Amino acid sequence: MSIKNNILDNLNEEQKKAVTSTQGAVLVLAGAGSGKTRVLTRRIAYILQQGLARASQILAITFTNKAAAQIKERVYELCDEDFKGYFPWLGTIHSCCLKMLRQYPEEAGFKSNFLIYDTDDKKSVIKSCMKQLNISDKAFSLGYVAAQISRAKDDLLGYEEFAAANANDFQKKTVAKIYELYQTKMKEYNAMDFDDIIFNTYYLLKNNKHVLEYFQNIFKYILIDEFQDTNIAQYRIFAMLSMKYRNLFVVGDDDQSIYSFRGANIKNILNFEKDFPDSTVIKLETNYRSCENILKAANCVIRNNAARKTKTLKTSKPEGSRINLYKAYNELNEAIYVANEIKKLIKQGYTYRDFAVLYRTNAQSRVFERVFRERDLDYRIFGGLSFFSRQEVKDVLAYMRVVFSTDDDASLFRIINQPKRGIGDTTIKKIQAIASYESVTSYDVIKNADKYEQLSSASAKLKAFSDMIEQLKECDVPGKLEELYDNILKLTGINEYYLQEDANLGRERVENIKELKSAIVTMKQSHEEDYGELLTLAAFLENVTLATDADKEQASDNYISIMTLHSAKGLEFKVVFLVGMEEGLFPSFMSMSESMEGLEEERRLCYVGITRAMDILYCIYAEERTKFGKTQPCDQSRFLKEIPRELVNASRKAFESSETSGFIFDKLFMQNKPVSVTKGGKPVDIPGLNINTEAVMKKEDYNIGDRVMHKKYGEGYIKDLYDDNGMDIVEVNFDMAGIKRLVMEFAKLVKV
DNA sequence: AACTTACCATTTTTT
DNA sequence: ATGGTAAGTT
Ligand SMILES: Nc1ncnc2c1ncn2[C@@H]1O[C@H](COP(=O)(O)OP(=O)(O)OP(=O)(O)O)[C@@H](O)[C@H]1O
Repeated sequence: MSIKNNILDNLNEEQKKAVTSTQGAVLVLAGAGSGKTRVLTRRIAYILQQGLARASQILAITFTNKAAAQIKERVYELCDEDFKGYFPWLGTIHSCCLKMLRQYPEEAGFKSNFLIYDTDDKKSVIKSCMKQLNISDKAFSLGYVAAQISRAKDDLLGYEEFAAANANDFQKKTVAKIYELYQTKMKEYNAMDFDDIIFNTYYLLKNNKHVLEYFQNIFKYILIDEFQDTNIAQYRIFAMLSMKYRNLFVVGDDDQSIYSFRGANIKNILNFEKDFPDSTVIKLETNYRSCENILKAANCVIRNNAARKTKTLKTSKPEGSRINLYKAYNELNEAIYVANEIKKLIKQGYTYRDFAVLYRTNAQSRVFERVFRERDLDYRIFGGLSFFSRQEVKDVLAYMRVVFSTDDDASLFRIINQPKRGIGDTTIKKIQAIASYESVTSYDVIKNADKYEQLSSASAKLKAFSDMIEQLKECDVPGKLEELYDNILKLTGINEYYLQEDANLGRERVENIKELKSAIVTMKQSHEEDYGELLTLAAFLENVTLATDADKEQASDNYISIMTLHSAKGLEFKVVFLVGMEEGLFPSFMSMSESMEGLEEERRLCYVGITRAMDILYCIYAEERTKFGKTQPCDQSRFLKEIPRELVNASRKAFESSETSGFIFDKLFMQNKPVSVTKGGKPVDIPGLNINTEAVMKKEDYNIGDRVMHKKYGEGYIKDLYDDNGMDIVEVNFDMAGIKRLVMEFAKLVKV
C-alpha cells in the first residue's frame, strides 16, 4: 500500500495529525483560513489511499453542493486511479438525507414519489392553513409562523411536542395549530419542505432499526465541514449514524456560526467534547490565507464578542497593505468607487476572479450590477431570487411536478388557471371542499368533475385540463425530459399566453422558459456522465429545488463575485470589498433591536467577511442610502470602529463625522472633479477623490443638441447644460416626456 | 370570471 | 420602488 506523498504535502504538524488520526471522534476547532477544509479533503484522500474505506462508504457533509464538487475534484487529484470512485454520500445535508429518504420512503411515511416544497410553496401552504383556521395574517405574519415551524423541526419538535412545550404561550399555541394543519396537508400532498427532509430522516433512522443499521454499516467514516452551522436534528443524525464505526470527524469555527436564523446551534460545536468524551480535539493556529493587517483587524473585531472560545490565530503571510476605508457619498458612489478600484487593480495585474463584493442584504446588489455592466466589468451575482423561482419558470416546473405527482396541490392550483382557462376562485374552493369532504385528492375531483353536480358548470373545463395532464403523463420517459417540456409548451400554449398578455415582458418570459430547456439538457448530460443513468423526472425536480445559485456552472469562470456575506462563507478572494458598512444595515436593524446574541452573530458575520480577503480589504460605507425609495442618512458601522486606526488607510475624511463635512467639498465630490485639498499649506492626498474622475459622465461629452436616451423618459435632445450651485445639470427635451431637468451624475444618459 | 384600483408591507441572512 | 392582495367593478 502506497501513500502518495502529496496527500501529506504542505501540511503543518497539527494538520497532519488531523488528516491521519482517522479513528474515533475528532473535532478540529480552528479559526478562519487555518486549513480546515484542506484537512478534511486530504483526510478523505488519505482514508481512500490507505484502503480504510471505499468512496461509497464515506459520508461527507458540506455546506453547498459546490463545495462538495470541489472536494471531490481535489480528492481525485490526490488519489491513485484504483482508489477513486463515485461519492454517493458527498453532498449537503439535504441532498444526503433526501437520498436516504428516497431509499426508504414507506418507512418514512411517504409515497415513493414525494416532492420537495421550496420556501414559496411552503409559505403558500401555510397561508391556506391560516385561512382555513381563520387566523388573520396581520396578527401572525407568514414569515413568523413559517420560522416558528422551521425552528421547531430543527429542534426535532413535532406539532404535539411543540404544543406541549408551549402550553402556556397563547401565541405559540396558535402557531402549533397551524403547524398541525400544515403537516397534515403536506402529508396529503405527499410533500416535504426543507426542514422536513432532516426531521423525517431523523425519525426514519430512529424508528426503523433495520434502516439505521443498514446505513450505520455503510458509513465507515463520517466527516462534517462547517460544523458550527449544524442544527440539533442534524447533529443527532450524525451521532446516530456514527454509532457503529465511531469515526466522526467534524471541523468548524464557533466564530463563524452565522446561520442561527436557520436553526444552527453553536452548542453542537461547544459541547462536542462533552458529548464524545473520548474525542480528540485538534486546534489549528496558523492562518494561511490573509495578510497580517487583515487578520489583525478580524481578530480585533471578533474579540468584542463575549460568548466564544478564545482561539489563537497566527499569521503566515506578510503584513500587507492597510485596510482601505472609504466613505462614499451614497450607494451609487459606493459602487462607482468599487468599480474604479477594480479597474485600477486590474491594470496592476489582478483579474476579475480575484475580486468579491460582499454585502449584508441581497437588495444591495442592484447598483453594483448596473455600474459594473455599464463599465463592462465581468461579474456574477450569486443568490437573490434564483432562475428557477421566476414566475414563468415555476409555472412550467409546476406542470412537470403535477405530471410527477398529482398529489401536489400547491403546483396543481398554481397551473390550473395558468394560462387562463376560465377556472376561477369559486370553482377552486368547491374542488377543495369536495376533496376534503370525500377524502380524495383535489386532482381526483378534477378528473371526475362530471360526477359532482356542484361542479357542473365548470366540469367541461376541468375535464379538458385533466385530459391534458393525463396526456402529458404519457410523455414522461426517463432520459427524455425535453420531450415532456416540449409537450407542456405545446399543449398549454403558455408562451403564446405570456406574449399576448404583455408583449415586452412576455418576450423576456419566453426567453426564460427557453433557458429552462437548456437547463434540462445540461442537467441530463451531466447526470448521465456522473451517475451513468438516465435523468428521471424525480431527479430533475429534486436538483432544481436543492440546487443553489452557487452550484450553477458558468460559461466563463473569470468574473467578479457579488454576493451576501452569508454566501461567502468558506470562500476566499485576493481582494474583498465589504460594502454598506452602516449601522442599521450591517449590523442589521433587526439584530440591533433584539438581544445581544443577534448582535454577536452580526459580528461573526463581519469576521467571516474580513477573513475572506487574502491580500487587500476594502471597507466602504455611505453617508446616505436610499431604502424603500426614501433617502436616509447613515452612520458608520460600529464594527468599523472596532478596527484599530493604525491598520486603516482612510480615504475621503472617512473618520470625520458628517456634521463637519464641508458643503463645497461634498458638492465637488459629487461631481467627481479632481480636487486638491490643502491642510496647513500641504496638499493632502485623498485617494478616494482622484480615482473617481472618470467614473461619472463628463460634462465635455455632451453638447447642446445631442440626441440622448434616458431609461425612463426615452429619447430626446439636450436643450441646455449648466452649473447650478456646483451641480452639473442637463436639461433634455424628451420626445414623450417633455422637458426635464436632470442632475448629470444621476441622469444616466446614453448617446444615440 | 376577469379586470381595475388602491393599499400594504417589504429587506436579514438560505438549504 | 415594487409587487402582491383585497375589495370593488365590468
Ligand atoms: N499548510 C498549509 N500551507 C500552505 N497553505 C495552506 C496550508 N493549509 C491551508 N492552506 C491554504 O490556506 C487557505 C485556507 O484554507 P481553508 O479554506 O482550508 O481554510 P478553512 O479553515 O477551511 O477556512 P474558513 O474557516 O475560513 O473556511 C487555502 O488557500 C489553503 O490552500
